Amino acid sequence: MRKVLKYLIVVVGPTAIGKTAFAIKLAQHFNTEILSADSRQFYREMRIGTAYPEPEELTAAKHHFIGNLSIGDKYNVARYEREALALLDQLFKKHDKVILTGGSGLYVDAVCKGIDDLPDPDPALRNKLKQEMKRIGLRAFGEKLKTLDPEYYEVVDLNNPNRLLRAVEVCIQTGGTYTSLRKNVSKERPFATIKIGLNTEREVLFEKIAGRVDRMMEKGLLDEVIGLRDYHDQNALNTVGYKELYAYLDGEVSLERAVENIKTNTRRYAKRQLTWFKRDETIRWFEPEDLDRAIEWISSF
RNA sequence: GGUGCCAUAGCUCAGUAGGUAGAGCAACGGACUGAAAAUCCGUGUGUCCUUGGUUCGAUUCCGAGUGGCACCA
Repeated sequence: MRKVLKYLIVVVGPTAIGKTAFAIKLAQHFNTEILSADSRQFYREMRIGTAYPEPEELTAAKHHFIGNLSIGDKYNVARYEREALALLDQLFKKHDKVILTGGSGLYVDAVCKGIDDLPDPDPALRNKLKQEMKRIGLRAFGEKLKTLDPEYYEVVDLNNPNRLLRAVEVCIQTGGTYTSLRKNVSKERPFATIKIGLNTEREVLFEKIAGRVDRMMEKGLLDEVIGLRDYHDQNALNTVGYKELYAYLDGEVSLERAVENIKTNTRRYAKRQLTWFKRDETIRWFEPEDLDRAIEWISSF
């Protein structure tokens, strides 16, 4: 008896390119559901600034991992990987194809390839290490890593505080080395992936970004940020569109300047996304208007 | 209309006592394993407005033109 193949259709691309609308049309065409892989649309309080799908869009196709968290919730990629795989297991009972879309490359990869088995951070330890790094400085903290995991010390970006901190943290938590846990091998999945990248000319993308930021302001992004003022120091709010308006609310820049900064930082974010996705050679790229061609390609599997 | 000042990177500007030039921002390229819309690394991309002259050599000095700004009419 022939096993029915299950496909995860992955739609990625830079912010503002039109992934949401594209994915919804695909979902309607294949009569299936959508998993979001957007690390900020998880938070239900952040709607305008994350370009959260509109109510009509959410009813046009069933979405998962949209607004499933509240701002104070602790979350991480590993949890997302587990939850997404569990959900896919369920969805593939009803559907041969399911759609995964979002701009968070790390989260997409976690679902498609998996990530290594590392311990979740211990908040108390992380806090302690943060303070230690602040006290002794980045360089000395790097030396600390050298004694714990000399192999990783050789390859890590010593200027990157997040990387150093995480590596030291894992070494202390496990009593071993970070290197020994970094297998970096793709895990087996019970489904095949079809990856679609959406992109267009840089100039057009930048126009889309500027237009979308203006629309966010018209829709009341400033009020949304004011409403979230008490959560300023939450990680979820360390996000383009929010941090720049906090700077305005703190009197550091004019509103006009803050909006310009949102546009600039969104462009940079889009560039980082493209850098991430470009190295994945299994992605086939389309213009956001090429829905029909994409469907044709998907159907050829 | 007259006088003065200015014209150099996408933008704002510095500079070269004559030997084809450099800052900030923007941009571009890259890394990425429980913070990832985060965090970090790298890279000047140039008819020095045009055109004559002086000079071995002009972005630089001189003349003219064009454009912009200011003041005076």
